[in-house]
Amino acid sequence: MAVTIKEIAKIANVSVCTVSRVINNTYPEKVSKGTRLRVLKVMKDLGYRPSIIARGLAKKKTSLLGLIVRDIMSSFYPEIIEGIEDEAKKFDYSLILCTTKGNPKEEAKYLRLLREKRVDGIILTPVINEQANIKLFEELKRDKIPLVFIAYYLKEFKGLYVVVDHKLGGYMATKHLIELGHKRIGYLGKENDIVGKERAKGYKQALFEYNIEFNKELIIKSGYSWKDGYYSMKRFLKTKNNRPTAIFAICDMTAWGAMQAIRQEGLKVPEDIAIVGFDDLGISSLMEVPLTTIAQPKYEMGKVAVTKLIKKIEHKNARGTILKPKLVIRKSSGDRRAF
Amino acid sequence: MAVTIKEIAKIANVSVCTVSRVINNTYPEKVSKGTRLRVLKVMKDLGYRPSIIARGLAKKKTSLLGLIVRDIMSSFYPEIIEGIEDEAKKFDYSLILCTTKGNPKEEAKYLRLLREKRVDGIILTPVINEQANIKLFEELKRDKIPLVFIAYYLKEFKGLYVVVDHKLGGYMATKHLIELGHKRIGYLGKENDIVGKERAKGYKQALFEYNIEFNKELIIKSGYSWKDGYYSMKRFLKTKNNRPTAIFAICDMTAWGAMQAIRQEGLKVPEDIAIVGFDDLGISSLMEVPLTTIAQPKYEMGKVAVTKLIKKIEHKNARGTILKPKLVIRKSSGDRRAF
DNA sequence: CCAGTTAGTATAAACGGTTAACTAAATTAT
DNA sequence: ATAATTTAGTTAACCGTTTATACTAACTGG
Repeated sequence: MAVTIKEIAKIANVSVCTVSRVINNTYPEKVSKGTRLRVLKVMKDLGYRPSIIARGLAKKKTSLLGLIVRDIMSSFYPEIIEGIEDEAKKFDYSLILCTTKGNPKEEAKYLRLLREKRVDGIILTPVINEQANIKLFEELKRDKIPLVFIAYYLKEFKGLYVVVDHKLGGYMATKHLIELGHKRIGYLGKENDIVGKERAKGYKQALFEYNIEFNKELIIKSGYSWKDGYYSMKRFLKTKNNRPTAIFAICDMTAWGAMQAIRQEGLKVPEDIAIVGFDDLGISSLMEVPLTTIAQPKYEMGKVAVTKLIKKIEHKNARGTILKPKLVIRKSSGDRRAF
Repeated sequence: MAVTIKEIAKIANVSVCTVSRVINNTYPEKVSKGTRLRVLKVMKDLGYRPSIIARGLAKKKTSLLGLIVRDIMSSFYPEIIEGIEDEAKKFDYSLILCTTKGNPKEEAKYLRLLREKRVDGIILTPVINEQANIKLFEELKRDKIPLVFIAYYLKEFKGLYVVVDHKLGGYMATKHLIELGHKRIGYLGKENDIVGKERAKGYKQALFEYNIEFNKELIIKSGYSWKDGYYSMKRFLKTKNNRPTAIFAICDMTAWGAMQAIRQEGLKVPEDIAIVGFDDLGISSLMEVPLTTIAQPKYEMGKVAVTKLIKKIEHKNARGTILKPKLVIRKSSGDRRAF
């Protein structure tokens, strides 16, 4: 269908080898100027585009990177993906997008698929709390397809990763509230998955450092969604009368749900209950009461992941990185500096 | 690096052709059960994965689809992409993700790249108001790489498309406000690009049908971002004293920005100013005052685009589709049904 | 004037699959 | 017993590149 190197060669009256040399500028001294110009002209006239897939076969390099994320609808991943894409583009890699929806079966399917597509490397947010696919990771290793975990990593499989320090983030959020004078600080979130566990650890550490006794009553179980935050908070406010003056929510979405619940109970944020989230989603700065939150350097995470992956592809050394989160002060925590 | 068909053949003591037949189950009658089982076993033992890129070269099919969107950070595209991905997966196509950031140069670059990668088809949200790349579209046509426009289309290039009826949407939004009793309805948005023009047309048509005189003073120029909406509205409220009782905003982000401006002027939504947006972004239902909006069937748009593209790839007939938008009533327009 | 360089180009074997055409052995029909 | 057919498999060309090697003039130096 498309024009091939052979046709170019025939029309320019040279061999395919010469054409290839012109295209890639290999051994430039081996092609005379006249020939080069003639070939170039034919290529242009015919609108020739080399087939990267044929080249890939010959060079064992596809310039394709696999990207497996949980989903793309949550506002968390797009920023990471943007970082990845921008950086990958610089090195002429394209991205194959795969979303797992948190389903390890899908993850497995895509891992196999990407192997078949002979991608040069894979960036992956693993389905958390699942070691089901460790075997597949090993197979990738055998095939020498580098892999880097992003956002989360599995301690069961040692490999490259780029993550944020969740514990430190939880610590920073809680410390911020403590320094604003709060003593009764609730934790709204999970404690039984890798991420929740770490963030809760930071929360407890901050309490400990400031000599505030940990109070189990102030742990409000909640998942990561808006609904989780909303209903958990609502139920809590309706049943307990001894409410906290501040909340550290496991993530921004949860925080937003909680804020809606708080408002519906006739309470005000931050006056009655201050609140801090985690992630710093784009919208978190745009709501009526902008959310104080622990920002994950999402864009940078993506960028760094690509850098590391490419290093690995080029057989250079690379190591895992833990990035520092950042406290972003807005109105929801009631800090005067935000007004 | 990875195991090849040749190694399988050697170990199973058959020819590569036989192995290929086992893999693809072509001419199943030409491989005896014993041989098939033996080959299958060797494949499994060695963890063999066929190279789709080698296969692609032989079959002239990569099972790759190019996806070029404006960006991935705005909440608009992810839902479309999800529709695309889910549907593509059903047919074993993978997606190469490309974002243009509205830059025609980037679009051109990616169009070329995707051609080089020999994708089987391309889905594209074209950079609007730009015909710079028409030539590239023509080249794709020549190479028989099918293309479908999604969300917007360029009338300069006739080809497949899946879009929403923007004019109808504008009409529905305005009609909704009129039926709630509003007479002074503002339009907040652009009128000089394809999309804005259509939405504004619908707005005017509704006014006309209900015998409300069009008032130029109620057109508030604004772009598509939160900031655009915020500053345009703020400026308008500060300078004009004859304010509208309702606003039809060109998109949800603009509407959110406007709402913030309205609140900061001490006015209430929907009591003082009712507001209707366009798009129905995920967050629009989660804010303190949920937004009434014209929903674009984003997920479906993605799905349909893939369906059409695959039809075209398989040389079946396919035509452009205009989907109907849907009015989603929430609190911001002040309709009692939403309370 | 001829061997040795060198510049410029061609040849052909990969890369990892698919597939049309062919073949040998076993089975069936005559 | 022989021819025809079926079954199970092989061979080899091809897809569009890259690249090591080979080749051929023209040029250089002795």
